[in-house]
Amino acid sequence: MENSSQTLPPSSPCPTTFGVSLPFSSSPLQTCSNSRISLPLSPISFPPSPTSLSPATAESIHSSSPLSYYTASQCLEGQNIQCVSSANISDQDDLTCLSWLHQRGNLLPLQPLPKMTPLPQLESSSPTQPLPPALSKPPYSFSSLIFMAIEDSPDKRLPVKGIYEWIVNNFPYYRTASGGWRNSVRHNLSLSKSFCRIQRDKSQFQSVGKGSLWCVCPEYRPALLEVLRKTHSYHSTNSNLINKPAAPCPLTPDNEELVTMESVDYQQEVNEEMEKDPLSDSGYIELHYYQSHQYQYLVLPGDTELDLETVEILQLDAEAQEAAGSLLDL
DNA sequence: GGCCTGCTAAACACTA
DNA sequence: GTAGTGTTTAGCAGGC
Repeated sequence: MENSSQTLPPSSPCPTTFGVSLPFSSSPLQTCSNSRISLPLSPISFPPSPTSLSPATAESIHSSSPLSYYTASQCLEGQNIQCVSSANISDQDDLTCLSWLHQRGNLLPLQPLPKMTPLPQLESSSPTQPLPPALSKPPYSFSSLIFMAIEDSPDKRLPVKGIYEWIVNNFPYYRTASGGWRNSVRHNLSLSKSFCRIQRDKSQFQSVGKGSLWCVCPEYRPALLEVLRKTHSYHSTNSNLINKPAAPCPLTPDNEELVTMESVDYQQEVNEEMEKDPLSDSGYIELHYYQSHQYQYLVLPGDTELDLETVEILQLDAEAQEAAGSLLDL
């Protein structure tokens, strides 16, 4: 039988060298009719790698389902950025530390992120919000899981063990699942043409550990992204949260800042960065990942009007959609 | 019903 | 020898 995995010579660099804009390169430009912004679709969102977070935050994230990582879009147009959170946050830096995305650098073109301060008065809000089934089986195929794991690694390559760990860390379901899924992971790696094997470089630290490193074959990356995007979109759409009663709106009617998150200083940083970053005014959006075991965070420009369709186009996650939808009632 | 895809289980060989 | 890794085969389920 054909061995679909591709083994690269040890000295070869991993072919998974992705351009910064790759995730969006094949995505159609979506125009937000009501919000004066044009945003290319971001196909996917990953939960942050716990390994890039502090132990406390990582543990907190571990306790939640990846589906509880809500994505918010931020339209950086020099407007007031509003942030609302109701989580009990002890380490706001960790909570809002999204540098894991920056560090990866090639999944999403990101800009500096604001430091945010939680809203203590909302700490006990939304008690009726259903929590994502943390221990339910993730909707993602093993190929997608492997893809996410590899993409979330700094070097875009992981040993099998690293893939295991990423999955376990990000999908609590697999913490308690029987070991058969590991076999499935290995089976998938071997069988799928999407992944290629790299011999460890004996001269480097990579030589530590068993087995090879695995990376995503560039030619199959768009397909993996598309599958992931469809899965993500499907489950977000089918979450039926849009039709749910609107959650308490995180924004005041007059769009005053409920939370000051060092907004002035940060805004200056953002603006400065936008001047530097050629992508900043090209319609790229930021995806923010927030620890949100129970509560969501929505970052929106103060006067942005988003209808549900637009929100859906922006692929805000379900909870963010819910919060954004509530803006329509203002 | 056939095909494809994905999941699961199992067996086996290889290797650290 | 053991455990982890990689490959292969087979069966099953679900969608199209």
